[in-house]
Amino acid sequence: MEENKKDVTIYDIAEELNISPSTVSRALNDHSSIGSKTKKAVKKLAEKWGYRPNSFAASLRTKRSNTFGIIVSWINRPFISSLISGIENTAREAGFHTIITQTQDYTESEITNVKTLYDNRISALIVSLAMETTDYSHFDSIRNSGIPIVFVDRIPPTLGIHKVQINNFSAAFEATEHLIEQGCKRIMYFGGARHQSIYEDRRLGYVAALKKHDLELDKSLMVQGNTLDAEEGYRIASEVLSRDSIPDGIFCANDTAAVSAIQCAKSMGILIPDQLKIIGFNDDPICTIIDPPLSSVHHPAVEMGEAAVRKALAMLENEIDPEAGSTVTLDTHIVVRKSTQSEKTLESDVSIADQSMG
Amino acid sequence: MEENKKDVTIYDIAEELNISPSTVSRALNDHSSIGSKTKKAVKKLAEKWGYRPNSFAASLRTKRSNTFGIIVSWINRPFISSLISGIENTAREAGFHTIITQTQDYTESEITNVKTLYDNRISALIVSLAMETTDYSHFDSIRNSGIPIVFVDRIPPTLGIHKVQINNFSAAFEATEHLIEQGCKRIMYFGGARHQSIYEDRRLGYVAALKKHDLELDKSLMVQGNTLDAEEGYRIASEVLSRDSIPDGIFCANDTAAVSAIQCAKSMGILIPDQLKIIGFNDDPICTIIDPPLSSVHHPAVEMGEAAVRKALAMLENEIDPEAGSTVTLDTHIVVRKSTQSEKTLESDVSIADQSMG
DNA sequence: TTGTACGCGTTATCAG
DNA sequence: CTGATAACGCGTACAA
Repeated sequence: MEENKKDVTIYDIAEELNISPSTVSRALNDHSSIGSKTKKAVKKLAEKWGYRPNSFAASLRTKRSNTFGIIVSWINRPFISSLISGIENTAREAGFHTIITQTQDYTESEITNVKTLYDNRISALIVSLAMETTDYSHFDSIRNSGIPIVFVDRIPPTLGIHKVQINNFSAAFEATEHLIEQGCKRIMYFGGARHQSIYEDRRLGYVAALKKHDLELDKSLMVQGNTLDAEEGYRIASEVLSRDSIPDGIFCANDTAAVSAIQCAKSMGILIPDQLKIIGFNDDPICTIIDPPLSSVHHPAVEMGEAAVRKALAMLENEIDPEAGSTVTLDTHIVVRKSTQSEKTLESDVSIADQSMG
Repeated sequence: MEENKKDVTIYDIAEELNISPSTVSRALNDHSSIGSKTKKAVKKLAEKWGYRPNSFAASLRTKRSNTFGIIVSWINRPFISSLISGIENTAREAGFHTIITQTQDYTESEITNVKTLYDNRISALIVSLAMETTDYSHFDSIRNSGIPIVFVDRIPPTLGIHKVQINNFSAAFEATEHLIEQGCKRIMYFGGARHQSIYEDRRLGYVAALKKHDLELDKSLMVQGNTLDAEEGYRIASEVLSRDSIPDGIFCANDTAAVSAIQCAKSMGILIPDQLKIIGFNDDPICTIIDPPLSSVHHPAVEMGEAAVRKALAMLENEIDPEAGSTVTLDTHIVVRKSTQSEKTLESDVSIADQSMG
């Protein structure tokens, strides 16, 4: 029962070595003006006694926590978990901790999470918005206190913010154009809530591609989901594919819905890609699992996390004007698989997704 | 540029209301011995001035951080991300933050993560071991300082620890027996590193099931992978399925490898489930995506995270003797899908996995 | 190169 | 019910 072993402090070390606590503090922090012998002695004893700095005392003093706060909708989604993985790795290498919170897509949770993260005096905040969120004033307290905020993926449409994103418009344009090039004439857009700019941008990219190729814009083929989960994907696909006249191509705003659409079409005897071509968004691991393999827009999740951290670090070092707003836009590309290949085209993608283990 | 707006403290409030800081502190914490009028006045002003407590000062004083530390291998794996999601939700409801770190399966990272989490004086630590880890002494510092540790899923084989687990032996036994009941005679075990007890237990469950049913134990059919990722799964499956005499059933220690085995078998023209039946482990979302759908052992990830937090909370409140060791074992069950159904059996599972969106 | 002295914002103890 | 005071452990201006 060694529970009450008190923590070793710099005072203990100072006393033992007959030097002052400040010298110990400086020695431990490799301050330039400390003799190498004392430095060595201090570090040796610290090591021996298992000294570990008290980060609260340090943070209280310096007002810096060296901690990043993260707010996301759900941790257990492929895109989000990879994003977080990228954030955590990059943050750790830079000497920062990562506090994680999820909103479950409720704005209310987002608001309380902002508050509790503020209480923890996080060094910076990285946010991907809750699906519900349309007002952004709950981030003001953070901004006003000079804490950098970086928005990722699901970002506010506001100006003057710092964000890491992809070009959703052009990605969607490219995906839709790909369907057109494969011979599709009646293309459905299966998207998410329009108040989230990423989905609206994808819709606009879709519309633009149709326009460029002089295809009719059929409003009945533009469908918005709320959650874009598997259940909803299946339900909506099944409604659309039961109509008298069905589309010959579908551009889905995520892979989950796209996979459900494939499953639904298969169950109805609709041949993919012959009768119906489908392309998704995100390039989740499931793309290579479904049969036929799903074409998709590759979304660089890990890299977006890294970029967000780098931007936050730059803001902390005043390399970026926090008031100005800045944008990092990462490249996407479409990954063509069988689900969109017309008869004449050859198979191109045979990669096996790296994925879960347990 | 309001960056330098100083945080409001209890002193500011005290001064304004002509009361003492301690009264403010008590009022804010709903201390029983404070008049309701002063309480109300304090809270009102705190609200008005946007007072937010400084958690460092409080933690420094109380030596409690109200923070859980998490150490896992990789955040972006289906099982792990769901585990974390369960932890974060439960912890947040109990008023705790969650600091997350990943080891990328390196013991060395595990060691440094333990140290930095200790520096942050976490209230409790929840760990799922790195694949590599076989020595556990780096957790001693945490234990010795009385911080509760709860191991989840990948746990040390040591006695006297607190852990949340499933019964890997019986789950594997059940899965293997299921294959036998479906008529399999030559069953392959495709497992992970044996020094990780979860994999060793699964192997032993497999062996026991064969034994019970008087099936020969063919050592050439017991294969251990290192990473159990998709690439390795495919490679090993392809080696085994190229032999003169191939198995008629495979029990995989995870779904990723199982899916790769299905893909490999299909590419070789081996019919599933007619010629080869496959069952996985975890019940990841991909199980319902692959064709044929993959039977698997359902692994309650979210619930394990919740249980781990509850156990940690109980230890913090001294409801559990930290020195004693305790175990929560959650139930698993096999989910039968097409990949293991002999001709006569009917399809049973048609659920659609709830999954990613973006 | 090292030591002294103070303050960061809270909470706990003790006294009233 | 409320106030004064000390202490938590560290970093840093200032002095030596």
